[in-house]
Amino acid sequence: MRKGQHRNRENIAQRLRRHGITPTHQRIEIAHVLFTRREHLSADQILKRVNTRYAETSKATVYNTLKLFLEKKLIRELVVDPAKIVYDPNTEPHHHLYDVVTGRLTDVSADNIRVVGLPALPQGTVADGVDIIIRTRPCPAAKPA
Amino acid sequence: MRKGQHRNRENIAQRLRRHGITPTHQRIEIAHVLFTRREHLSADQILKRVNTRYAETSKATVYNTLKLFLEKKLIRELVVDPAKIVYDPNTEPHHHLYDVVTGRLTDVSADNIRVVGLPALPQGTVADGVDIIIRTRPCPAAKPA
DNA sequence: AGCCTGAATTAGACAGGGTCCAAATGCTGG
DNA sequence: CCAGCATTTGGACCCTGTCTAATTCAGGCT
Repeated sequence: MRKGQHRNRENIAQRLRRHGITPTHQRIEIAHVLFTRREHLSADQILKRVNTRYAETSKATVYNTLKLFLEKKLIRELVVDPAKIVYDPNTEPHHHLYDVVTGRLTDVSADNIRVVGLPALPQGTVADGVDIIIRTRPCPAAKPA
Repeated sequence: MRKGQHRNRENIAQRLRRHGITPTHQRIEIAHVLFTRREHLSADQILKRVNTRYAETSKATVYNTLKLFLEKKLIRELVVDPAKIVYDPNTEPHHHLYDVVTGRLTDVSADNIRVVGLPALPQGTVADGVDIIIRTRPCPAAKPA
């Protein structure tokens, strides 16, 4: 492990503390996986990556930790793939392109996007966020009637 | 089973035929569950409801049939709840309110809604649909810091 | 009506994601 | 060193959804 790695982990620890999370070995590893390559990952993928070097973190911990990060708003949860939840380390307002065939998920900045014409919300409820998912497929080469 | 019921089933059979689906007992029952009370139901709920009177339809058939209905565009699939897929008998263009706490799902007509500022899609892909999900929660009475 | 053939249905085994729990471990202040 | 709390862990468990091989059905044909 190089010098830069150490600094990196230290930064991550700071970040966790700032969000009110006690930084533990495992949590730092998981955060590291999430935040260095800022991809959309499933719990399962995270588990695998965390344990590539040594088997050091259990399934239960990964799930616990992801739920914790979620509560503390360090990450977002995306429910797009019917088979599994993916976690998004990008908490900036943004939306997603979802390729129905390949399953590929791409960010779309929300900067220039506005949704007009939304009706009023029902009494006693508040918006918690608006997710826009644009489902795409690889060209209509031979679309059935 | 009353007269009206028979007529109802006959209508459903017609509808299936119109979509190129051979109407069988089971399919008609499933369609009946979906289209009479036009709710958002999970495969599991559908299975239960179809079998309330007699146990007449197997799990496999429910899944097969839902997939078939989906292909033939009789229903839509919603991936919103982390735990399961729900099926939407409403195929008109519309979006959804999703109560994060209760799990309640409500339709929002797409009539007056427009999304402005979407970027161009990547080369070789076509939009397959845009899903907008507005996540709501029951008032911020006591929102944690 | 009776037959035939592909389509539809079925039970149950299976797979994978996710949860739960009780025990073990680790950490902190006294 | 101990008590007390938070965290981690393995493994059992649940639930949604898929698969398969065997059975039943639909409905066109004679």
